[in-house]
Amino acid sequence: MPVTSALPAEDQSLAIQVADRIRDMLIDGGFSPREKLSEQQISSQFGVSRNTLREAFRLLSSQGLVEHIPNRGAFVAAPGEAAVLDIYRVRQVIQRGAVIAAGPGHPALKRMRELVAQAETALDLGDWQKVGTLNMEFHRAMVELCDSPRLSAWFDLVLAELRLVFGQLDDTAHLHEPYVALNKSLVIALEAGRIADAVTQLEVYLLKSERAVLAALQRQKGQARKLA
Amino acid sequence: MPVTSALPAEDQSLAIQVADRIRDMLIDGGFSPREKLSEQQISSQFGVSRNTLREAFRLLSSQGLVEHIPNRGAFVAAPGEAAVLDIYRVRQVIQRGAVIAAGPGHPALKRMRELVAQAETALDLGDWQKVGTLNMEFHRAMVELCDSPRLSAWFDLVLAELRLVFGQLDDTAHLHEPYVALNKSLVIALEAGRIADAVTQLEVYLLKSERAVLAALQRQKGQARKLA
DNA sequence: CTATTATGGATTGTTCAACAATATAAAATC
DNA sequence: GATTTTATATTGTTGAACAATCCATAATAG
Repeated sequence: MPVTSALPAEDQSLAIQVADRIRDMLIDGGFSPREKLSEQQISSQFGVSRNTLREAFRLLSSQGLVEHIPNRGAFVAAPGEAAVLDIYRVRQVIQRGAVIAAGPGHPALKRMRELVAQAETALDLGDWQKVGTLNMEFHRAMVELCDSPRLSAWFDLVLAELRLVFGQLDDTAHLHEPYVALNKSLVIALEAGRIADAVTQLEVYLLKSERAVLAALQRQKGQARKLA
Repeated sequence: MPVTSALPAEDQSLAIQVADRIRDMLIDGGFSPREKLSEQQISSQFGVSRNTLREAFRLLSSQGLVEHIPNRGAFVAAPGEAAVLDIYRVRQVIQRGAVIAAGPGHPALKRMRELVAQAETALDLGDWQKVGTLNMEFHRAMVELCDSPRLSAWFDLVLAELRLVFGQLDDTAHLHEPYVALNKSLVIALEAGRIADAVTQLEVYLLKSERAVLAALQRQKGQARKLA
C-alpha cells in the first residue's frame, strides 16, 4: 500500500527510508496523536544523524502527517474535524471522477472485485484489522480507474492522513464493517456500466463514512475531556 | 499565486524560503530544462549551507519540480508528453468536480469573473505574459469552488508543474490567447447555474488546451533534435 | 498570595568540516 | 578504437559547534 516510495528501500536515500519507517509507525499507532518527535531522541533511535532526520521530517510535514512548528519541532499531526471534512470533500471529487472514468474492462475494476471478495472472507473471520486495510485498498484501486499516477499518488497521501485519524480513535474495530456490502454493490454497478447508479452509491457511501468518522472523533474528544 | 508558503517569508524556515525562491526561478525560466542543480554552486549562490539546500531540494522534489537522482543530484524537471497527459487527466477530474460544486453566489465565482475582465484588458494591451498568469489564476480560482484547502494546495502544485512545461517552450506568447473568451463563457454559464453546460465547456477547454500544449511540446522536441 | 519579570536549561535552526560512496572524465592499456 | 584503470569531483551522511528560540522554574514586585 504505497504512499511509501515504491523502490526496495535499498539504494534509496536514507532520509526517504527513515521517512517511510516513521510513516508506517505513525499509521499503525507507533506514536501518540500530538506526541512531540524529538530530533535527538528519534535520530539516535533510528541511528541516523539529526540532519538526515530533518530531511525526513520535511517530507512527512509536506505530506501532512507531522506538523512542523518553527522553533518548536515536529509533532504527530492530529487531524481534527476540519481535516476530516476536507478529506471527505477531496474524496468526493476524486472518487466521483474515478467512477465516471471507469471503463468496463479496466484492470482496476477487476482488482476492486477481488478486494471485495477478500474483505468478505476477512469479515467472516472477524479480522477487523484486515477488513480495514482491504477497504483502504479498495478505494485506492478505485482511484486507479483514472489512470493517473499523480492522482493516485496524491490520493495515497490523503488516505494516509485519514488513517492517522483512525489511529486516534479507540474503537476502530467495526468502523469499516458496514461498508463491505456497499463496496460490493458499487462494483456490481460499475461492471454493469450503470455509472449514474454507481455515482449515487458512492456519494451515499462517502456521506455515511464521513458521519461515522466524525461521530467517532466527537466521542473521542469527549473522552479526552473527561480524562483532563 | 501561492504554491509558495503563505507566510511572509520571514520567520519561516530557511529551507522553505530557499525552496520558494528556487521554485520561482524554475517557473519563470531562471534555469534551463534539464539543468543540473549543483549543491555547492547553488548553496553558495544563495548563501546557505549545503544541508539547508538539501532540505529545500527534498521539498521541490516531492512537488515534482526537480528530479532527484540518487548519487547524481538534483535536476530541473523536464515534464514530457506523459506528464502533460497525466496533468490534464488530473485537471479533468478536479476541475470537473469544481464546476459541479459551484454554488451561484460563491466568492470564487466572483473572483473568476474579475480575472476574466482583467485578462480581457491585458489581451487588448498585448501583454501575453499577464494573460498567461491571469489564466492560471482563473483556474486556481475555479478549484477554490470546492472549498477544499487540500485540493487547492495540491492543484497549485500541479499547475506549477504545468508552468514548468510552458517554461520549456519558446513560443508561449499566444498559448493562452484563445482561452480568455472560453473562460468568460464558462463564467457566464456558471453564474446562470447551467452546470451541465459549464461541464461541457470545461471539457472542450481542457481538450483544446491539452492539444495545444502537446503540439508545442512536439515542435520543441523537433527543434531540439535539429540542434543536436 | 498573585502576577510579572529574570534566569537557566533544553531544543531547534543552521553552519561547517570531514569522510565514505558513487559517478564522471581522463588516461593508460590492449 | 574499445576497454580498463586511475583521478577527480559530487553527492550522501555524519558529528560537532553555535546562535536563536522556547519552556519551566525561580526571583521579584505589588
